[in-house]
Amino acid sequence: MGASKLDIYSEDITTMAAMAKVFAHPARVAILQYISKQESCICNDIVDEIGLSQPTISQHLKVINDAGLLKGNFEGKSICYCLNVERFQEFQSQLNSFFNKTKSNCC
Amino acid sequence: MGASKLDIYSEDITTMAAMAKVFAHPARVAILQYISKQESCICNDIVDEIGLSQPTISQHLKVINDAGLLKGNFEGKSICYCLNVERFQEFQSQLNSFFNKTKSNCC
DNA sequence: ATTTAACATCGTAATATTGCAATATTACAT
DNA sequence: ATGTAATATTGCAATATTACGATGTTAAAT
Repeated sequence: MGASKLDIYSEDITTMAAMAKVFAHPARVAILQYISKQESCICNDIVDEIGLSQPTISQHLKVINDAGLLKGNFEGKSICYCLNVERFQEFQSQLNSFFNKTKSNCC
Repeated sequence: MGASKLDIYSEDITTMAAMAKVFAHPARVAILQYISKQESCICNDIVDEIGLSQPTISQHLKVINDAGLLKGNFEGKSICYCLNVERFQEFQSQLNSFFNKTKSNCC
């Protein structure tokens, strides 16, 4: 065996884990922080900022984007990424809800 | 290559990613939820509750414990785990601090 | 002292993730 | 139409994670 058994958990648990996974790599945390500091940005800027190759950054951006945390113009040469603050806020709320529920039920 | 480049990030970024990693697997989320519902608990209870083998649960518990999220008696036969609420709270605060800082710097 | 129950550790197989070079795609400029 | 700059995709190698069977360890019970 090896891979995660995904079918044995409730949906909110799976969602929680999926959300956490986005932040579970330092490159993605760094990318999010960097994006948030810019008016908008381009992948190549991030490549210069963080010490990873363009394909690697692109891959991490895909993970972040698939989680719904980016918005902007995704076509063509000069792409304009921006943090999807609403979605980001949603993440924060759900994480807090998990934390609050868990600790309040505790001994 | 393949593994994460860990030496190129600032400490707070690495810390953030490490914290998120604990919650980035549904088994660990489920374990934390289960532990929080009990007055105290024993590993084998968790094995019955979640559909994973005893060694696998034990491994996940180690990850959670290494993050400082457990407290209790860890010796011998009947181990009594409990959620370390203070540390858990600390996680929540740091996550919120990251979220608040990031979204407030955003366009 | 032996047995037993509860958990940890080891070894190993399967899968996932990370990273980059090479290549493809895209839109704009010429 | 061609060239170019910016990003995406592909393919692959290295490492990490996940999972479990087998075995070890520990403390309490007999």
